[in-house]
Amino acid sequence: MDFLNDLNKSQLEAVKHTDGPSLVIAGAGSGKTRVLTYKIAYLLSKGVSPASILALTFTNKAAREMRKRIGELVGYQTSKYLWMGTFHSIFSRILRSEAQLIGFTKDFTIYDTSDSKSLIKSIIKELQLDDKIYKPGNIFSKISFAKNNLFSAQSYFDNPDFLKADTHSKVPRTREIYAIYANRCKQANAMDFDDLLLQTNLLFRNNPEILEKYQHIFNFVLVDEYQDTNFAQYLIVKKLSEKHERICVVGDDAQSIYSFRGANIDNILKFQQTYQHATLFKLEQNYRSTQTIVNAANSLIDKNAKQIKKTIFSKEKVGNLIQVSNVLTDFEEAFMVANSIKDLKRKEEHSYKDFAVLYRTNSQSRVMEEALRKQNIPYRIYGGLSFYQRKEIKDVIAYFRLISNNDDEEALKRIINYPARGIGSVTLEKLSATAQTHNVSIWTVLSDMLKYNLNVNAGTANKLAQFRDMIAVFSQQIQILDAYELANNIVKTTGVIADAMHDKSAESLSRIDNVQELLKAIYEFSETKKNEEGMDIVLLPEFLSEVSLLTDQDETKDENDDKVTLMTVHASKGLEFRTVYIVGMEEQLFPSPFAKSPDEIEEERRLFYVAITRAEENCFISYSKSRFRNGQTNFSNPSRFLKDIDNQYLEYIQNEVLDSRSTSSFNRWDDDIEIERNRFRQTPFRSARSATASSTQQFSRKLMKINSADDDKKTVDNARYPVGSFVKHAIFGIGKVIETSISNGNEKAEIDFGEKGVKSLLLKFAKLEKLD
DNA sequence: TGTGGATGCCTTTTT
DNA sequence: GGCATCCACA
Repeated sequence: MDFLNDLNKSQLEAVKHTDGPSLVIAGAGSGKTRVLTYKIAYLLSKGVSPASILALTFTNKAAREMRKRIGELVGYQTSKYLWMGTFHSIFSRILRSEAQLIGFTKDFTIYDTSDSKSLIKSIIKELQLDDKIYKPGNIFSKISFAKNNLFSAQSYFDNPDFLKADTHSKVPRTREIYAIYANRCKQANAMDFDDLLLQTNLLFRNNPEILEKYQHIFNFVLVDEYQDTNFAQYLIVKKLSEKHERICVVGDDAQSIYSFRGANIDNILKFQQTYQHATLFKLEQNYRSTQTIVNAANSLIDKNAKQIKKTIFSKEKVGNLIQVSNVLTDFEEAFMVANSIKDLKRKEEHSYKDFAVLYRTNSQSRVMEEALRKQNIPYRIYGGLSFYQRKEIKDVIAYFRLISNNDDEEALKRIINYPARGIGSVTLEKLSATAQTHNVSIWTVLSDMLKYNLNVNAGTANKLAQFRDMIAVFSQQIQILDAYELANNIVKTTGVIADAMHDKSAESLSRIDNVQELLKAIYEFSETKKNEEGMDIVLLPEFLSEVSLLTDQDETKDENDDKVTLMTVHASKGLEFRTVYIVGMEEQLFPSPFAKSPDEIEEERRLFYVAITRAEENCFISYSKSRFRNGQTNFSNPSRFLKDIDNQYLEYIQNEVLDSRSTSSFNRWDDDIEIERNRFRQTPFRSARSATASSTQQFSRKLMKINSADDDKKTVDNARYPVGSFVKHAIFGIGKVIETSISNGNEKAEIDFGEKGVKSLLLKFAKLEKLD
């Protein structure tokens, strides 16, 4: 067990404690994942069977990385038998194998958030309620909250407190919506994300012998990011480890930032009350950041009342002070960051991937993106639409879902008229109404339209029958045909991409690309399964069950991809960067105006703590006097949190040049060279070593308009307006195309309109005329 | 059944 | 400012 030498004293103690409950409080950068992986490796090397260890994480990525590291320590043949994964994936697996006990089949669909909301929306409509008052998103949150706290539809309905609260918020019929929603999910043989946890609890509660079976299988239970667990997760873990109490939870209360999703920080704060014999371990040495950064973060989090006291320290170098800059507009802020990145990259041998720009809200990325692009700095934005959220992908997957589970109502609604086959909303409403009156699924009505007296004309009935038969044929093949082969057939037969093939627009091309990409993913998935698990054939439902639990968060960062990272603070948790910029440190933004109660303010403070502790060497904070938001300029004050950081760790940078001039005379996106030149001179973030402005070299490159290095957005080869060609725009006049790209499936061009500036235009909107 | 103009609304989002 | 949604119309 040589590998234990890699650990420090407190890490080692935590790893070696294997009997009885333990709580490991792991400060930022203290080697939390290391303790978990080594603990599991330690158990395995002591002869514990991998199949008796349950390790729960919050992201697939975390699970994947941990399994990989354990594999490196003890061998892949052992690590592959670990029960390691997200709460949702592990318990969906268990629910599938016990499905008949709770009235589902093993091929149940998992509804994603948009499926859930769309179902709730139709229920609200059916009940003839006003969706301005009964907002689907709002009702969904209420249901989600209830499920996370283990209130089933029945117990919600019977609970006078909920009725009182809902009446107070003017939505007294929420309980009916919840009841109908639950019924419809069951009818559709579907579970939403929250159901996976709720149903697991119900399964264990109503079937003691099943609970016992899993208590027996899992001899050791480990949980990562315990501060982010909700009540449903807390109880599952508690029940499973009830007999032996060999439970180890790891987390950091100071990094609990997901209460809005039901996470309950009390789970970690009160762990020692729940498990009376729990041993507490604190990992207090931070290996990531400079002393200044660690001390600054400590002084900030110290202002929170709710926390487990700990003394995080660093033995790294003291490092630079945190620079706090004040600017006039969000635009200057973005430009300043871009300049600072260029500066540091040159002077401190940073790569682009050593930088991260963190913000409170996704909408702040736009202005940042613009500034980086103008400076030819490659970047990658995390968040936003993931691959699996794209329309064409959701459409194809809806076919897979419906074929795999004929009762999947949301899938059916999505594709019954896509591609268009003359089944309109009127017909769909009739179908839906008929299904509701007989309390059956829409598919059941389709299978016997006469019996259910479906009131449609012969032509429509014929179209419906055709659609039904097409799906039914595939459904028969699903247990026989290989996933990839079937998926290919489905895509071809249904004509999802056939119409896209006709026109050669960039949008349809990228749509076809994406569908091809999906097919490729299915192919790779089956090949991996065949190789690793020795399966002869991989069926489509297996792919489906995995894909519904995937998120964009799961794409791993490519180390060879040298780009600046742009993301929300939430998304940055667990990551680290040499230099971090925290932008928009203003009241009404950070803390979010939605945070009102003291508890919510504390969570925002923890969020700021997370942001600061991402930095290894340099941390830059900025706030702006004005910010362009929701179509208007808002003025704001510096965030109250700045005062929470001990002044000795901060360096306020005065920005006299900006203060002396009025921004009002400047066009926001004006590319005027004089303005650019001024901006270059005004880099308020001084480089860590010297305060000189950027080089003329960069400036001339800018003037030469070298294309953005952002190859994330693929250049369009057969663009309508090739790079270098001239076009005419109704407002901007004549311009030269300097770059074409595809962004979210839309063809985009950067066009230089001379004195009117460089504009980034979406070709489907901009009516351009090509000049030769 | 599909479209286009007017209207209304915006946080964060591990699954 | 930008997107989704809704209603009016072809």
